[in-house]
Amino acid sequence: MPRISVVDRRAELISAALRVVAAEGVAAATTRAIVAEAGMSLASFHYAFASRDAMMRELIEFVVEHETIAAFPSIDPGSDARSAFRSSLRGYLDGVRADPGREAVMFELMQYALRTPELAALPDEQYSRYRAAVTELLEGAAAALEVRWALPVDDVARMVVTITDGLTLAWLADRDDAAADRVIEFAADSLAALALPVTPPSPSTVPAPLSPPLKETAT
Amino acid sequence: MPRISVVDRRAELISAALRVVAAEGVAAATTRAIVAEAGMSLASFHYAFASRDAMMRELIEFVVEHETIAAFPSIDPGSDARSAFRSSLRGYLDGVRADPGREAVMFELMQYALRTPELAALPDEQYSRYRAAVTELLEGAAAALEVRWALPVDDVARMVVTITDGLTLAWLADRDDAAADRVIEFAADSLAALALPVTPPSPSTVPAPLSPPLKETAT
DNA sequence: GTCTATAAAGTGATAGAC
DNA sequence: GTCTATCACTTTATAGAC
Repeated sequence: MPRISVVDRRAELISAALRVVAAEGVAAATTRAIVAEAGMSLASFHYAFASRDAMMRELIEFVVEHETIAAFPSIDPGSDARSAFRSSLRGYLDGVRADPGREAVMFELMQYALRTPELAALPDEQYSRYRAAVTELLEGAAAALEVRWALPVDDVARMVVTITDGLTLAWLADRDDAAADRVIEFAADSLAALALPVTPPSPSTVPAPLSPPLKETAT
Repeated sequence: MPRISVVDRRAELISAALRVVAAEGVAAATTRAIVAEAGMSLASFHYAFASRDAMMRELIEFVVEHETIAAFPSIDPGSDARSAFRSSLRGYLDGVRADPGREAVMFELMQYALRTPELAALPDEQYSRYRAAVTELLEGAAAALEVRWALPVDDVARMVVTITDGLTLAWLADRDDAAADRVIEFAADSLAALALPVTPPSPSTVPAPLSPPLKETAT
C-alpha cells in the first residue's frame, strides 16, 4: 500500500533477508520467507529485484561492506599487549555469544558465495575488509601500548582473524565457554609475542641504530 | 538390475552424496543428483533410506566418524618442535590445496547440522574427534621430540584445531599461499612455545622432584 | 506500484508393474 | 529388489487487474 520507493524496498528486503538467514540459515531464506519477514507481497520482491540471485548478490555485498567483524572493544591504554589482546578477544567472543546467528551468517554467506560462480570473488574481499578493520585496531593499539609489531601489521591482522575464525567455529560447534577462554589465553600470549616494546621517551640511553631495527611496519 | 544388498546400496549412496556435496555443495545434493551420481534410480534411494533427512544424518555421521582432519604427516624425530609444527601444518595445508572441496565439506556439513535440530549435537562430536586425532599426533610428537606439553594435551589439540580452521577458511576465501605460509610460521612459533624440553637420559644431574614439575599431561 | 492468481520447474516421496 | 510413472508440494517468477 504505502507505495515506497524501490531503493527503500530493496533495503527493507535486504534487511529482512539478513534476519531470516541469521535465524534459520541460507537454505530457509526463500523469497516467500523473506517477504513474510518484511511484511510485503511476493510480487513486491520481484518488483524490487530481478531475481532471487540478484538479491543474494546484493545481500552478500551489503554484508561484506557493512557488517564487519563483531565489535572488538577498543584497547585500554596502560595495559600490556597480552591483556589487551585477552580482553579484546573476550569482548569479541562475548559478541558471538550474544548473537551466534549473526556470526554464523558470515560463514554461511561466505560458503554460499564460494559455491556461486558469479559471487566466488566476494569472500576474498570479505577477508580483506576483516583484516583492514583489525589492522586499524592494531595500529591504534600499538600507539596506545607503545609497542610496534614484529611483522607487517596486515600479517598480524591475518593472525588475529585466523584465531577469531577458529575460535568462533569451535564455539559454535560445542559452546564450550571455558575451553574458548583457554584458547583466548593461548592466543593472547602468542599475539603479544608480536608486540615489541618501543621505549619512546629515552632515545639517549641507546645510540640510535643506523639501520632499521627489524622490519619496520608502522604506517 | 544387479540386485545389490541394502547395506551396499546405502554405502554407495553415501559415497555418491559425499562426492556431490564436495563438488557442488549441500544445496545441490538433491536426491536426484545423488542417484544420478550413484547411477541408480530415484526409487532405489527411498528403498535404501526412509527419507533424504535420514540419509543426510547418516552422511554426517559417516563423515564425523571416518573423515577426520586432512592427513597431518607424521612427525620427523630429531627436529625441534617448531619445525615439526611447521612441516605438519604445511602438510595439512597441502592436503587442503590438493582437494579444497573435501575440506569445505566439513564446514558445510557442520553448518547444515547446526541448522537441523536433530543433528545439532553432531558438530560437537565432530570437533571432539578432530581433537582426539590431533591429540594422538601430539602425544607421538612429544615422545619423538622429547618434550612435554605445557598444557593438557587436549587443550593443545584445541589450539591446533583453532589454527587449522582459521587457516583453512582464509585460504578457501583468498587462496593466498604465501600469506598462509606466513600464518603457519606464526602458528609454529606459538605452538612450539607450548613444548617444554624434558631432558630424559640424565636423571642424576638434578634430584628428582618430589612434587610433579607442573601440570603433567602425559598419558 | 501493488496486489492476487497462476504459470513453469524442481523437490521428496510413493504406487504399482515386473 | 528394481524400475517407470506419478503425486503432492514448494520454489522462483510472471501476468494482469486495480
